[in-house]
Amino acid sequence: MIDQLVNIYPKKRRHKFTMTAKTSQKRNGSKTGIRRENERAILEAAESVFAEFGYRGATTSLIAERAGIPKPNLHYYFPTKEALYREVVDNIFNIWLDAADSFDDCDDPAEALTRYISKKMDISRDHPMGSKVWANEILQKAPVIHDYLETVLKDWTNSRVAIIQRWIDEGRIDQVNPETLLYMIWATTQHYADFNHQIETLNGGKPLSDDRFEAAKQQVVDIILTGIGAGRAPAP
Amino acid sequence: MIDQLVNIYPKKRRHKFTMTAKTSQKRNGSKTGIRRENERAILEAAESVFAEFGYRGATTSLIAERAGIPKPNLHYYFPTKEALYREVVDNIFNIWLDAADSFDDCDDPAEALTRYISKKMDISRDHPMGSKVWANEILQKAPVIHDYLETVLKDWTNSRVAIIQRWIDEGRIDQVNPETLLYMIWATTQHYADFNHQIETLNGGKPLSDDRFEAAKQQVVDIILTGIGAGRAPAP
DNA sequence: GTCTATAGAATGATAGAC
DNA sequence: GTCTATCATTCTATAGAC
Repeated sequence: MIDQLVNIYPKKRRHKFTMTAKTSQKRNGSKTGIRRENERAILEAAESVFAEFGYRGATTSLIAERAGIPKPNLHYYFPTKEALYREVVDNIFNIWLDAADSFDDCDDPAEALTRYISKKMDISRDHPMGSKVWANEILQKAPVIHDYLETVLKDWTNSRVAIIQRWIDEGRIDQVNPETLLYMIWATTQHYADFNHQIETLNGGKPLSDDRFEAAKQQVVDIILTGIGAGRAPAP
Repeated sequence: MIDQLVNIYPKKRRHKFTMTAKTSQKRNGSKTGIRRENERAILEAAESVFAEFGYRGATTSLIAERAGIPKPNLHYYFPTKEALYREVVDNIFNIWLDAADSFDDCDDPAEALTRYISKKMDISRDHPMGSKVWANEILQKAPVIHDYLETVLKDWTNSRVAIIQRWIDEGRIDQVNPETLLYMIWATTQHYADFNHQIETLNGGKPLSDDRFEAAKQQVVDIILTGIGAGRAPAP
């Protein structure tokens, strides 16, 4: 997905080789079962550690420990901490971009927004670590994905702003600032991933049940749709 | 505010003395101008560094550099990185708790929520670093403030949930889950602090103007109040 | 109160035997 | 492919001269 990422953390010492998504992809065909399983375990552990501590706070020792392998083996599969981080970020991008498509499946504002909000809530449920890595990146002023924000995210946002503006012009929803609406959707849906520790604590130390989560999803949809005068989505 | 904070990061080496908010307070009367100014500069620098990198990712060197003092001087004023972090977190607690009061100034749901949302938006504008330190704490599963979430925040939340539930029972707002409404308010308002780098990037690399920010504040109030059937707040 | 110099621990990464 | 041993760097914190 991202062949070229910006150079970050120039103060660190440089390395001879940096694995990119492309070179990793190229080797997919010849991966042994051991390699595939170890890479999967490392990426999963890395996602959780980077989500919790950000790039700088994460340590390769902790990632290796959570992956259940000795630290040198981690460097065998991913030559540098930075290369590993880029792979993790890359994986998250793909998930988020896929979700974005649900915005375009339908031209009815109520139905399109219902699908998009629901999909974003599902991602917060299924991939909370990815959302947290993204949050950490933004808190750190996006050293890795900054140009990505300026290109892919900006283009995606502009095109959806245009869609929302058209709905307004056609009188199908109230006059709202499209960006403000998008930020509200992003903030509210991602809150269920990024702040899930706070939500769990307020919920008596336990995660929201499936029923409670589904109810929250429906409430978020209802409040936002009602709030912008789009009413409820028609039954499918 | 917080005299006793939980023990964190037990793996790190221990220190002979940990400054608490109380001991620091006790010395207020005899502070020289130099001490006061240096402590202020250090705390401001620390807030921005902890906001950006979290506790583990932050370095005392960077804090000292941003404060414009040599690193050993930082340790002269704050004996450990952890003590400094606790002071920063303590400062933020006070701001957030003050804001919470605006919820109780009025019994009319539209007016109370308008005041609370507006106040929270103002805090995101005026103290974005504090909000980011909080966000980092939650992402890291709140190693410092965990018991605070379970006591102060839980009590505050419960009492406001009761207020919202009463409004529902009296038919003054729609049937909504009170927690879901609160999370939506927190998420949306804090988004303007925690994700301001993303918002700025999408805004052409510049911060939102005062006018745009005020408009966003009004929109957030309008969408949420309309969304829960509270209508607009009566003119003051 | 200030700051040079540095101790002691942890970190990212590598060498090289198996 | 795996892992013990270890290096070079960076970190928190302190000693001690001024």
